[in-house]
Amino acid sequence: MTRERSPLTPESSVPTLADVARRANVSTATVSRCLNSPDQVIERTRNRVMDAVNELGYAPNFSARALAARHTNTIGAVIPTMDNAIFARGIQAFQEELGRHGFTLLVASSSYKEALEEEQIRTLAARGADGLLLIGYHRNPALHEFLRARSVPALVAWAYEVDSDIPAIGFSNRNAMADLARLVFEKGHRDIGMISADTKGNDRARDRLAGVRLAAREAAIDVDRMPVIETTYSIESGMQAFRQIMGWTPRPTAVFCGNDVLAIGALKAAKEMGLSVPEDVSITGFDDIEIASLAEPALTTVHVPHREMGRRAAGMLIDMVTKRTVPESVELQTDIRLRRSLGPPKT
Amino acid sequence: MTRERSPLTPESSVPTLADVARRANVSTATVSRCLNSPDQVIERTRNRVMDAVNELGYAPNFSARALAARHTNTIGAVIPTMDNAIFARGIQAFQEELGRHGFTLLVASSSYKEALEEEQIRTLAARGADGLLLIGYHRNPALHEFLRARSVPALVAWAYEVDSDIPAIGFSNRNAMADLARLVFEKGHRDIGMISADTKGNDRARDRLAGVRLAAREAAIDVDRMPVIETTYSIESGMQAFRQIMGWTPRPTAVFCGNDVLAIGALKAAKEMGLSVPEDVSITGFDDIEIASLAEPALTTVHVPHREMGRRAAGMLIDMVTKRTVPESVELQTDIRLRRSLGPPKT
DNA sequence: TTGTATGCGTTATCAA
DNA sequence: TTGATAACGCATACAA
Repeated sequence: MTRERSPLTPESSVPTLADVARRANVSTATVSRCLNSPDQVIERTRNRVMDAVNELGYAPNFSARALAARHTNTIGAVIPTMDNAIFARGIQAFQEELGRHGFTLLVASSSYKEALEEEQIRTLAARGADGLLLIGYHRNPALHEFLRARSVPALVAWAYEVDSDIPAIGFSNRNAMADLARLVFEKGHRDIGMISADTKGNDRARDRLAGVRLAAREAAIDVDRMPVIETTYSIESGMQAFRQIMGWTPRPTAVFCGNDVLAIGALKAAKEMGLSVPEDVSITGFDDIEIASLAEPALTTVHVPHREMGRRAAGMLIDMVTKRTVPESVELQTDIRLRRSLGPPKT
Repeated sequence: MTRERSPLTPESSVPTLADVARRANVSTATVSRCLNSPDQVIERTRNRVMDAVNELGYAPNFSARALAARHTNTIGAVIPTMDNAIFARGIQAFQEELGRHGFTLLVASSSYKEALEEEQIRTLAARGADGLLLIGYHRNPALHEFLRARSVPALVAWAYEVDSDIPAIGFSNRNAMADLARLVFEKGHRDIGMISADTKGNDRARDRLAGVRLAAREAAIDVDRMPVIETTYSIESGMQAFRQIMGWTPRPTAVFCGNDVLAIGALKAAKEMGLSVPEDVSITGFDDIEIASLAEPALTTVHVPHREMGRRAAGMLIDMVTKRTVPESVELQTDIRLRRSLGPPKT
């Protein structure tokens, strides 16, 4: 049930620049200057204005300001989901750094849907974002055209390709996964499987799979027979996929997971199936989220510096919007965290 | 290193309503209507306008629209941090529901800093948020005054107090924790300790502590001698606090943690100290994040329906801004998940 | 150092 | 059903 808004609360109208100006006996221009470039106005009048501002509880109207100034000091970010520690963590660092430089962050999440991402990008541009942080390269090229036409710079994060002409900060998902896979093959595994996120529309997932295949070819393993199950990122789906993949013939002795969440699911399923890890089967993840080192057994995975990526992305983007330059892409280093979940296969 | 923006990319100016109007041979008013209330314009002209829109790649300028329309279809949320699964999850659900109703979400995080939260609230209001989602009750009352003056409705989440006059959706942190504590005392524990988040400026933390004290008094346990360590929400600080609290005399046989993250830290520290849980010491958490059931031993904790809270909060807030009503607060039910980490004390 | 005047891109009121 | 036109609240070029 709801009750009517009390009529005792009149919509006392919100003070505007003009109100402040009137009260301080100056022009609106002067008030504006006090707020935006205080050093351009003499102290005496500035104090008078500031007093008026406080007495009235004035706060500038953002829309009006954006409309007039043609910039917003706002950076937009479109991420697949907030409900994943890696993005949450990276974006938190991203925002902290932006805040330090007087920028505000607008986040939108696309739920891993390409169409939604496109819409969010257009929305953020329309809202006057001065710059955009995007995850991965995969999207309609027309979008980058769109952004270029409106001259809103965009930075790609969580991915890195040497030969791309759009600036990025990230790492090579392919190489990182290949490194991990090489280690697995060195342990002696020949029968492997992979649980991946949907590879259509997710270039990071695709690259990680490619990394496994690359290393497999190097180890002269028949890649075509490798079972690959694509599913969504959740513990539950990781469990299902693992049960399914362990039914394959020959049964894998090592299972690569596209990220730690899936790997945790796999670990859990293994436990339920009475399989011990790594004795019966090795399991690896990707991301090194907190839970990876706490799992039982602890998870072998690829460590990604999410917070550093977020922080540095902010710096790059701020440069892009303030200096109107386009930075060199930066490749971050990942490294492998070898933990108990990976061991040699049973002989 | 950076290189200059290519001069080959002229700042092709962004199309406006007027451009569309000109191309479609109608007035700007008609174009505006086509976009906002299409049924008010006859099909023939509407098609003409829409064609022009597409050909030009027109996208409305949000700031201008907000300035003229005096609302934004935007809801703001200020949360303590994104880097905590419970908020990330709740906010994700919140956003999904908002999206379903054509609203956009603006998130800001305050890093658990009261001053920053205040600033963020003012910022979101200035940006024209039609409504605000806030976490917990604790804040400068002037802020609610400020919001009322600008008539932007606010909803409190993750907390619930019967006698408050500001609408909320959440649960009683105090009662939930008291329920858990009663269970612990029923098991026979008399020597207890608590690891809490900072209780100043965080009413949820304060209420959880109060819950433990309440149940302790009921069980005739001397509350004043109970060791309470306040720290930040992280696994690392949970570990430190646990080591410290286990040095207390008498040594606790059960340790309450203010949330699951701290509890995971405590679990980890216990393992390092060679203490087995729950034989040597019982540990409890709060929130029931995913990791709680996966920990070894699995964590006894209070389950909170974060996603449901987020989803319903969105519905309430949309009602508040569209119908201008203030809803009854809703109290969500929490329940205890009894898992291995809690057992009877050694006798 | 300050003020005047204009424009930013929409929406909405009122007439036609 | 459509068109003129006046707000909306602020920033800024230019003048004083």
